[in-house]
Amino acid sequence: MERDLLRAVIDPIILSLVAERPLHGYQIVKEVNDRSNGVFRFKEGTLYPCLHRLEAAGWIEGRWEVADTGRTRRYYEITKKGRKVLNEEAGQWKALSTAVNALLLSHV
Amino acid sequence: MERDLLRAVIDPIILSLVAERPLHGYQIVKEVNDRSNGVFRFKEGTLYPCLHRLEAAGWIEGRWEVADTGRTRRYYEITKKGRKVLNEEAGQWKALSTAVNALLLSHV
DNA sequence: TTGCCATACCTCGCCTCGCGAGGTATTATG
DNA sequence: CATAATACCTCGCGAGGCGAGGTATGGCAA
Repeated sequence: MERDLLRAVIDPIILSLVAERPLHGYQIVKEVNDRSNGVFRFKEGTLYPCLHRLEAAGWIEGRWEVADTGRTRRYYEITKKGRKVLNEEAGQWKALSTAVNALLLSHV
Repeated sequence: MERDLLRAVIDPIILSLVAERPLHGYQIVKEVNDRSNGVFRFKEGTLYPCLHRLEAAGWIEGRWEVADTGRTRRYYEITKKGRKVLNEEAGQWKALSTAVNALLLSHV
C-alpha cells in the first residue's frame, strides 16, 4: 500500500466508518485493516493524529468511555458537518476514480 | 481537485500517457487537463519536477528535439522498466479503488 | 509471582512532494 | 511593438504518513 494513495483516502475512509457507528481509535485500525483485505495497513502513528485533525475540523466528535474491562477508550462519532464533508469527498472520489480508470484501463 | 488525490495518481497517469506515444512536458499538461474533463488541473510546478523524478528513476527517457517552428522541446518516452512499474501501479490502483468503493459506496 | 502479549492511548522528527510564485527565452498574433 | 501562447525551469512553504518511541492496563500462562 503506497502512502500517497492512503493519504488521499484516509479522511473519507474514517468518516465513512464512524458514520456507521461510534468507534474508538484502536478499533478503527483493526476494522480498516480487516475489512480492506490487507489493502490498507493503518499505523497508529497515522491514525491518532488524523483523528485529532478531523476532530479539530469539527467533522467528528470524541467522548471518553469506560469499558466493562475498566479500560478507558475514546469513541468517535461523525458530526452533521462531517456527513456533509463525507458526501463531498465521496463525490470527488467517484469523479477521480472514473477519470483514472479511463486513463489506466488498458494497463489493468 | 485535491492535491493528495493528485499526488496519489500522478505517476501512473504520466506513465500511461507516454506509454501511448512520446510527449513533451507542456503537451502533457494540456493533454491531462483536457482528457480528464477538468478533474485534473496539472500545474507546471508539479509536472516538471515529476518528469525529472520519473526520468531519474529510469521509468521514462527524454530527448531534445527541434520542432518545425524552431522551438526546442523535450520529448519523453516510457522505458521497459517504466512499463513494468506502470502495470504494477495500475494493479495497485485497481485493488485500492475496489476497496475504497466498497467502503464509500453507500455515500456516493 | 513474574513475564509477556494484547489493548489503548499518545508524540516527535524525518522525509516527500504539490504548487504558488517567480524566472527565462522563443514564436505568433494583432 | 506589445501581448499572448508556447516551452522550459527552480525555490520555498506547508501538510501529513509513519517509523520509532513512550505510557498504562488487563488477561493469561508458566
